Amino acid sequence: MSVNPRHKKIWAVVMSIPRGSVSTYGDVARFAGYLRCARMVGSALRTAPKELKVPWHRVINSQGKISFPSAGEQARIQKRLLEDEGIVFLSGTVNLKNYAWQGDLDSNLWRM
DNA sequence: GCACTGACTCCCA
DNA sequence: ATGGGAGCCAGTG
Repeated sequence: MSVNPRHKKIWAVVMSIPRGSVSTYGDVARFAGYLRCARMVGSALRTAPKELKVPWHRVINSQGKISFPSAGEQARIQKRLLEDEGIVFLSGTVNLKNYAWQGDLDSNLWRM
């Protein structure tokens, strides 16, 4: 059974998101080299094998919110996991200004 | 193999 | 601020 190389790439990008940071579907797609393929990221995460331990919870939508029905269990779990990493939710929203992952470029610089 | 859906996003009225 | 439509492509029936 062959796994789409695109999905592999996406998993790799997501796995490189450091603990305590988050990224958006659109950004992950862009970092992976698939501009405008946000939906593919969701698809890739959905089919990601657990063995890889992909930190899917660090991926949220461009509005800084969780892309699951707020009443759902998934949303609750994701929020919990993020808060465990020190991410703060303000009225159900994450401040991307503070937590958005900046990509490969030296995160130590801007983090000063 | 076609048609529809979806863990999305951008753009414009 | 808000809603509709297009773009992307993999999974599912």
